[in-house]
Amino acid sequence: MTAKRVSVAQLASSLRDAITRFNRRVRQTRPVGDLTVTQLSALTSLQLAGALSPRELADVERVQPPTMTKIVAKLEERGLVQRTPHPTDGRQVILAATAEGRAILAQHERARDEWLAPRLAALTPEERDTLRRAAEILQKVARA
Amino acid sequence: MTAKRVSVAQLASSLRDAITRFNRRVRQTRPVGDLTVTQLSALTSLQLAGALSPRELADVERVQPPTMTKIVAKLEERGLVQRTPHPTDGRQVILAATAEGRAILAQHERARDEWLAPRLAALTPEERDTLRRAAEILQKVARA
DNA sequence: CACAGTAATTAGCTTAACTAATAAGCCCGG
DNA sequence: CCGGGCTTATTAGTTAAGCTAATTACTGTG
Repeated sequence: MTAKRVSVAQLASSLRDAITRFNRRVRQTRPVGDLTVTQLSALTSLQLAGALSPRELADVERVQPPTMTKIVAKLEERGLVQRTPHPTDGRQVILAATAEGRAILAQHERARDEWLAPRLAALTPEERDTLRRAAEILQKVARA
Repeated sequence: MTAKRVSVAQLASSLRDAITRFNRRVRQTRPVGDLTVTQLSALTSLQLAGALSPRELADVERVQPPTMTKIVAKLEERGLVQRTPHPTDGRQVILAATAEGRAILAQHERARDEWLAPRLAALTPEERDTLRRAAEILQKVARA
């Protein structure tokens, strides 16, 4: 398992292709419990942080504030997120997962990523380790 | 750099999160040369294969046939793809990149993935190797 | 206290995907 | 030899996800 030398341009191309197709495949699976991947990701980040303003959540999720407004609106409709005014700053809003939102997340934890998990389980431990490290690197690149 | 043991469920979750954010970041970049990421990917697959029917191309790209119809329509509008009838099967259509389409691809090869490449160049060789192997694994998983 | 900056939302647009339905053509079995 | 069932492609219509630009509301500072 030695490092094969590959140009950065080739890597960029094959990585982007792989991720595009992988992502399409994941999105093809019916959203579990009526939550889309986007909504689930936002709700998860929110619960991890405890509470965030829309702007902060948008930054974490790497979307623009108006996009987050829509995502939050849908989560609020379903009663999974609560919007409370900021105690001192009248412009801001504080977002937090409701009890129902946390229940949905817990439910997802049990049957996490139904499509993906069995496929990962079919890989070798080395392959899974590669993916684990790749996930960290991708987070870093996306953050940059 | 030993393998850290991580549950499949945790890996599924963090991998999906990383890829979701990474993908958003890539798509935020303005389409190079008027081709979106989706269109570029389809055109590349088409040239790699030489010629394909819409159905075959949809399978390669992991989208549904109607989605491919739209992607191809846009590529045809720009004169990058040609549609010819199948010699024996009147239902089918044969898609192929035009000379102009191949020229655009060659142009992209030179300045491939303008956003991504410099960021990959900033990584260590080991990190790039991890991503290279991860790309293969992701392709395999997406194909399964 | 006016005004410059920040937070959130609204409005309007684009891309990307889906499902369901339709049209057209192939092919096999009686 | 032809009628019904499958396959291919497209059309129609919807939804989600993202963007930018503009608007509203509020803060805080000179």
